[in-house]
Amino acid sequence: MISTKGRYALRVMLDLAEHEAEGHIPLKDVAERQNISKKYLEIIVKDLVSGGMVSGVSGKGGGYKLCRSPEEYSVGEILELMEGSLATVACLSCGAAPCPRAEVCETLPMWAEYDKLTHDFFFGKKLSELMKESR
Amino acid sequence: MISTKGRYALRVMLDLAEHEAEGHIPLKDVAERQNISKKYLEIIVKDLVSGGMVSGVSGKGGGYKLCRSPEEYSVGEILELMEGSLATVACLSCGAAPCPRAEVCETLPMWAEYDKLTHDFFFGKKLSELMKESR
DNA sequence: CTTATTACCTACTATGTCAATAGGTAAATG
DNA sequence: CATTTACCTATTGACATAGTAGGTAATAAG
Repeated sequence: MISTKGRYALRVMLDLAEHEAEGHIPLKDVAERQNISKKYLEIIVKDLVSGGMVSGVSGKGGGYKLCRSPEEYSVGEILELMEGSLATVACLSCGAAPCPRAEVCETLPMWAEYDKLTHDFFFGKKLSELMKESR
Repeated sequence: MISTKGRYALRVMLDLAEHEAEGHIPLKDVAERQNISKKYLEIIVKDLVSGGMVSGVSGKGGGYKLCRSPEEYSVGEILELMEGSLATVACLSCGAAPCPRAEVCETLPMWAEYDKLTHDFFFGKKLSELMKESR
């Protein structure tokens, strides 16, 4: 299950992408347009900044801005940054302790197959493909 | 993220499938073979019984048994029974309140696409395909 | 008919995550 | 210097997860 963090982050990225021409966008504007609490978005955008997805400038006229152009972002990297990992079972997440049953587990190959499906789907999808203009 | 409930349920089903010929299988045996707490499995098997996946018989010589043959179960129906829903975002789960932004949401079509992918993957996969013999 | 074995039932609990909120400080601009 | 903005730390309530504990009811074998 994708949490609000991942979903909101994607919407923030899309919002910034669509207002790219306007330079730095205050979070207040994004929050209003997307109808999400600004306070909560602060947490999310903080992660986006530290993950190198967007850059922020303080003060009047400041705000946030994408670091690259929309077609250079995959949905997968955004979600993975926010969710920690897109892995659907603990046995496959990077940080997790390797399962001692891995060698004999009959279900593991299926989880791995699904994981690849998921990975390919989200990493193949570019931010630009979700934008209004491209629909 | 698939929880232990879903993953364990699948392993129980597989265990029962592989010992189909032996009639009713005591949960104790499954728990030992799978190395999962019997107490916890009780909760899981209870759901499998009420979901019509397996049937149980009390007393000596009793235990659990599949209701159908392994190729008649899809992984998807087992997971959905245990997890409630396989939907990856709240906006798409059955019970959830419909999102007021659905009409204008730029991300919803992607979630729907991914949901279909997930659904097709797990409902297309039969229990029999995961069994040792078929590998 | 007693005993062992098994399913089945209700309740409890510790831990963690999620989705926020609250109340600030620091930086930049006019 | 006032305003606008980002940025920071801490806290909270609600809920889900992953179990544990301690029973009762059913069934078969001896």
